[in-house]
Amino acid sequence: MAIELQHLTKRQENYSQWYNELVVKADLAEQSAVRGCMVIKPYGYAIWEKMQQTLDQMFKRTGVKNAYFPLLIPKSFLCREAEHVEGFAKECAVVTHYRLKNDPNGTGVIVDPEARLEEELIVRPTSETIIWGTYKNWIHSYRDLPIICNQWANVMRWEMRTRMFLRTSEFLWQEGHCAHATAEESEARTVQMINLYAEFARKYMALPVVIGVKTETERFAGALNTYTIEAMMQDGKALQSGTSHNLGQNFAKAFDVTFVNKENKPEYVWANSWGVSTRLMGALIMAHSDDNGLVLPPHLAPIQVVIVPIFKNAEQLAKITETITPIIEELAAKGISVKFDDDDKKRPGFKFADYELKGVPVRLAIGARDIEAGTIEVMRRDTLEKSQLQIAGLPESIEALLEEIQQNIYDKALKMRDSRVKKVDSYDEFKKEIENGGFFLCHWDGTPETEELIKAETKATIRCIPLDGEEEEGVCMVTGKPSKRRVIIARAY
RNA sequence: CGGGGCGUAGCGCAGUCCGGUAGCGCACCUGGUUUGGGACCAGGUGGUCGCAGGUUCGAAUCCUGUCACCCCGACCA
Repeated sequence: MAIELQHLTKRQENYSQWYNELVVKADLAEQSAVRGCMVIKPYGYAIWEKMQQTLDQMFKRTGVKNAYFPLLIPKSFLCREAEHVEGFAKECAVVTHYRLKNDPNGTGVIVDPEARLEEELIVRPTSETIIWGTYKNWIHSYRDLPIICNQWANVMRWEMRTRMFLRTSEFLWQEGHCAHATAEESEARTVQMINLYAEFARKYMALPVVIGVKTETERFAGALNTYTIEAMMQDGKALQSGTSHNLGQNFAKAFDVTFVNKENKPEYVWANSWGVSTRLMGALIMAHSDDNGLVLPPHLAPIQVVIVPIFKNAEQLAKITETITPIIEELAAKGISVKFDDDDKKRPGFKFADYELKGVPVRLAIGARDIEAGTIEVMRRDTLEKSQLQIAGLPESIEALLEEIQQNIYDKALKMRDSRVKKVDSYDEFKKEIENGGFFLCHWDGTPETEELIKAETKATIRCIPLDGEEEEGVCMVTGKPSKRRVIIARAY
């Protein structure tokens, strides 16, 4: 299906509109008929699949096993953990009936009032409750521990305002849920997973992230501690891209999950949970794209190399195909995904623009001219630079180029972010600077009251207390009370 | 839930003030010429104007109600 090609709105004018248009025009997703939901189209889903595969491999190397738990959660389960229910109650979709019937007064169907469920079911906003309800039956002795399970699933949160990929009513994610015998082991796993996410973001998404701890108010409902990775988008706003929660014994107590330890004493299990979602796709789009469209890091691009033949007739195409086929095979043998677009119904110029919009990292163009000269035109999406390369030795050059592009996209994002991270000590200065976006390293007195005040006055939130932050004596920029280290404050999505 | 905006062809919009045959651009289809950066010419298909009432000889247009969606708030691990 041909996509409509109009110029993207310049992001300087309206960043969110630019983002939305980009998502739609690059053929990633569209708004669905269901409120706040989106349809992920094949090209968008291919990116998600690559993320999934990569994460899954990383998980398995750390001993994670995949499982699946039900979509529907009995209401009574959700209520067990007090903080947890308070955090999610306002955004739950609820199943109340199990049958429809013909409308006696009309032509459609109505909910059969006779078919009301005795206990309502909640469409999972997250699965801690159903999983701990299940783990209770799996765990009896210290020999049953640890349990390190992950599930790939969809969840639903009835958000008041939605935005494609960043906050949709229904979204896809993975959620890992672990049960451990000791607090130390559980904490170690919590940290291990946030580090794994950071590595994924940096290595595959080419996205520099800050690892940190959430403040008490931003913490996951029911957790002792929440670790986060925070990324900066091109407009200077922060995006929480992944979280890992140390749940302590809260859920074990709520669901009465105990085990008998080596000393033959009953003990509550220690828990943690961690997840990333399709929001990562939003991060990928917002972090790297330009006004020509998407810029995909080669490690996640569904098509890494596209080859556009330039021909006037079938004969010329045949000749090009003959020249290029061995190259395609060599590239494929190196595990590089190549698309040879010999569609004769679209002109080369259209294809160029289209693949740029879709963010394909490398484009090769080859025509009669090149074949004569034994060369090929190579364009890299990150810089839009073109060069002529010899066809001989091309696969090796392309392989190296893809790695170079991957690195360059990361470096560019890192440079952009670092240029917008500032240490600020005066609240007045902060109020002025926050209007321009960026991350601000500030001293904070550690109280929810001050945090709330900053949020109310500036719409900025404490994103995290960075783990690599140094101890530094200072005073809170708002209250002047003592502070031992700086936190990151920013406006966020 | 508050404040603002919008709803007309697949997409983007004009027409609404001042009622009188449903329009434009892109996309799509046919034919031809093209093809190294989003092709051109000619012809063509496609819309109960968000929905329901009302006023009127006549409603996309005026009135009442209602429902979506978008933006800004509130909300959001």
